[in-house]
Amino acid sequence: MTEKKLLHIVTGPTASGKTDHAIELALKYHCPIISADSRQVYKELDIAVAKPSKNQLATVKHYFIDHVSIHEEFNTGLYTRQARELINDLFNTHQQLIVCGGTGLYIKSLIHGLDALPGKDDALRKELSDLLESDGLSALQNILKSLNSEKFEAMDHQNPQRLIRAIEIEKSGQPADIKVPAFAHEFVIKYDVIELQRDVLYDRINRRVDKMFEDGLEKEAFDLQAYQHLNALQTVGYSEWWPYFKGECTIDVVKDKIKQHTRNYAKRQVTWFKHQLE
RNA sequence: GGUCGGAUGGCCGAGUGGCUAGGCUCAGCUCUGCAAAAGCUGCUACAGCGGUUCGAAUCCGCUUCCGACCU
Repeated sequence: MTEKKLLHIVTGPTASGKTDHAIELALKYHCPIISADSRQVYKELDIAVAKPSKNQLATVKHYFIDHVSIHEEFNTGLYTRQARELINDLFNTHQQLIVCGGTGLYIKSLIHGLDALPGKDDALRKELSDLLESDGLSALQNILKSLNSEKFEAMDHQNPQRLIRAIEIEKSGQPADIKVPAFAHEFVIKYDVIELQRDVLYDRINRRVDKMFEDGLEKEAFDLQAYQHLNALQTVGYSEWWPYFKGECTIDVVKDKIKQHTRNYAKRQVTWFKHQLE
């Protein structure tokens, strides 16, 4: 009898040791790793996003690492579609696959799919964020209220980003975006969520940031500052440098902020995994 | 020894008689195409003691600590 195919999902907060754990598993099962990390996909980002080392990447085949340029569009929808196609393909030749990463939404939508909603509309987003700038949140709230008051009431209408997306969906009137492909094989999902005590995790984060500084994070950030407006650079480990490069703060402040923001991020991840997975 | 300042929650910081300043940290949380993003909620403190007052972080006195200046 043939064994059931197995999809391992290795996740957990940043700096919890996902990468090493996934590689261990991959070597054991002789299978590749499918990354689920919204920042490690970018070729130009390296130290700050704690990519697997060159050595690790040479040892085990990784997908979705160095996958696109920071100048290209990438988001949950694209990830979901591409990752499902990839998994469908890889399961033809593998019994086991490993998904590894800390981007909760990527994992959730990979497993549960996304409704066939319209994709993003850059022109509309620009228009709406300009409106937000000039007229404030209530302007966006009023637009959505007039388009779909039920939806407005149901959602978190204090959140400009979600308000914009909701209006985008209502306004587009376009046929829904390409549907997410279905899984082609039957498989069992095994969640492997790494949990660490808060103080242990925070200590690991602090030490990892120190290591990033030793490894040349300043230069990496310096070389990327021209692209600070890009979504890919809205990332802990980069944005903290911009004031420093303008002479507005000391490097110690940069380091402390990166540590702090990484801790905040890890905390949000923990909340997500606790409530959104399974 | 003397004079004058200051002492506010984990940190910063406003407030000069009367309803919870605010910011940050921290904690809890939300989550279907920006997710390392965006947003929500919580944390009632005024150095100590005594006094004035219906009522004091705010006024008065003493004590302690810190700072500046004078001898």
